[in-house]
Formats: sequence, structure tokens, C-alpha cells
Amino acid sequence: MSASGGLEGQVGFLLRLAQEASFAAFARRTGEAALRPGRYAILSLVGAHPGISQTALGQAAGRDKSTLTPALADLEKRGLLRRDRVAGDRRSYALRLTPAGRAMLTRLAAHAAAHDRDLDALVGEEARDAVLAALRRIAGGWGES
Amino acid sequence: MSASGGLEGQVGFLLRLAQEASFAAFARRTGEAALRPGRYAILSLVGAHPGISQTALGQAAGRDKSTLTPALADLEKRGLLRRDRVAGDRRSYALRLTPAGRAMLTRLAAHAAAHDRDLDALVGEEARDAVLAALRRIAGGWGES
DNA sequence: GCCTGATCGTTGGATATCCTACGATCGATC
DNA sequence: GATCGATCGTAGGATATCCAACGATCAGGC
Repeated sequence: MSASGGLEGQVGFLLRLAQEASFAAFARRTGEAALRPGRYAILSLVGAHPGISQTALGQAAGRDKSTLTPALADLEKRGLLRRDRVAGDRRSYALRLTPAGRAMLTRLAAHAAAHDRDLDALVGEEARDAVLAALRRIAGGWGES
Repeated sequence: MSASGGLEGQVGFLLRLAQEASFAAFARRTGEAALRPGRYAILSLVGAHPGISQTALGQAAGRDKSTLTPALADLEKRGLLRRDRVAGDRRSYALRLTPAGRAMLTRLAAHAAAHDRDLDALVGEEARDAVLAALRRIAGGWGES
């Protein structure tokens, strides 16, 4: 970009392209036609925090809580997750994976590990830590170390 | 993520968070309430390639051509860009910035340079090149070097 | 107990994305 | 010149995103 010529134009643009390419490669790898954006993150987070609320899940996922409404409905409909009302607080749901959800998460996690190795090959194991650290800083206060 | 535990879960997730944070910071910096996703990229690319077609622009921007239709209509409506039919090919438009569009691009480019320096401060000048190279590789065949 | 402010999750609306298909147009072939 | 395949850009549809506002519910203070 002759007019801009800076890192921002490039890093912002590259971040977007890299994010889309990474997700597309991951989706291809899983062969999961129904793998939609955020599903793996949701399954991972709920798996790691059984009983988590939708508000807390949204915060952990970096997504608006209203974005989760249809995504959770989809996962529930597919039998991968269930929502139970919280005792003593009829406003809230406790989210938990079903056995099918755990099985799906296990499969996706295996694909994620393989995807991880592909990314290592792309980026180089040495640069990996630097890239992760840089992304965390760019993301801002996320997992600061 | 206890279940996943891999780079993919993290790098994919981090790429998304980093991309959103970078754009949000850039938008705040420009103070341009009307700065919407892709506008800067479009202005930059059209500025650098006067006469470019919508199809070529979509390819350069990494966006579907149908995504550009409303974005270009918006920029045209705001008087920042104009679309002229191509002589000898009534299917195509030649895209060009207007003087107002060039002025807008100049302002945004200045903000982009400042944003660039902020990113340098976040990432560290030394890591910068490594990060850019890594993002290019992850993005796949984009500006391979 | 009643009142008030806060919270949870949903809904509606606006915007952005891609995919498919379409009409208009072009280029090559006969 | 007519035909056919390809291209350009648009439209429709589906999905994902966030923001604001809402109804139901909860907690704290009086």
C-alpha cells in the first residue's frame, strides 16, 4: 500500500487473513462440515468449566452474550451440550457437555493438536513462543505474561 | 483449555482476539465513527491502483466480490470514491478515489503509521519482522518470502 | 414485606461475511 | 452474424457479529 506503507496496514490485514486461513485449515482438517466459528472454543471452555454461565462463557470467549444464544441453541440441539437452570437462581443456566459433546471435543482436540503441529511447521518452533507472546500483547491484557 | 491444550486452540483464538483488538484500537485512534471494517483497505488498494476493477479489488482485499458491493456504494455515497464504466467493457467499473477520498486516505494513513508505532511498542521492534513473517505464512501464500 | 438497582439471557435491529444464481456483456469459434 | 462459454457485478439467502432494550429474577436496604 503505497499510501499507507506501515505495519498497521499490514499487521491488521495480515491478522485478518491469518485468522481466516487458520480457521479454514482447521475446519478442513476436522472434516466437520458443521464446524462453525466459535464452536470449538465453546466446547473447550464448557468442557474445562462445567457449570459455567452464559455470561461467563461470553467473557471467556471474547464474544457478546447475545452471540452465544444461537450458538448454544445449536449445540444443545445437536446433543453436544445441555443447559440446566441453576438452583437458587432461575435467571441462570449451568452449561455442561453431554457424553456426545465430550466425544466431539476429544475428536476436535486431536485435530487441534495436529493443526498445532502444522502451525509449528509454518511458523517454526522457535518463533512460536514469540508469535504467541506478540498476539497476546496485541490482543491486550489477555493472558498477560 | 484442559481438553485441547494445543497451540491451535490458542493461536487461532489469539489471532481472532488480536485482529479485533487491533482494529478496535485503530478505529479509536482515527476517531472516525464511520470507519468500518475494510474501508481503509479499500481506500488503500484503490489509491494504489487507480482504475482497478471490483473483482480485482476483492481478490486483493481477500474478500468476496459481493461483500464489496455495499462497501463501495457506501464510499461512493460519501464522495470518497467513484466508479466509472470501462470503455469497451460495459460489464466493468474502474474504481478511483476522489480528492476527498485521497484526503481521507492521507488522514487514515497517518493514523495507521501511529498505530504501527504502537504495535512496535507492544510487540517489540525485533519481534516485529518475525511476527509479520509468521502471519504471512499462516495466511498462506500471501506475500510469501 | 416492599422497593429499587442489578443481573441473566433473549430479542430485535443493523451490519458484515460468503455462496449461489442471475442478467448483461464480452470474446472466441464457426 | 449467430452461438456458446466465460466474466462482471448484483441480489437473495443464510449465518455471525455487536448494541440496546426488554422481561424475569435476584439481592440489599429500609
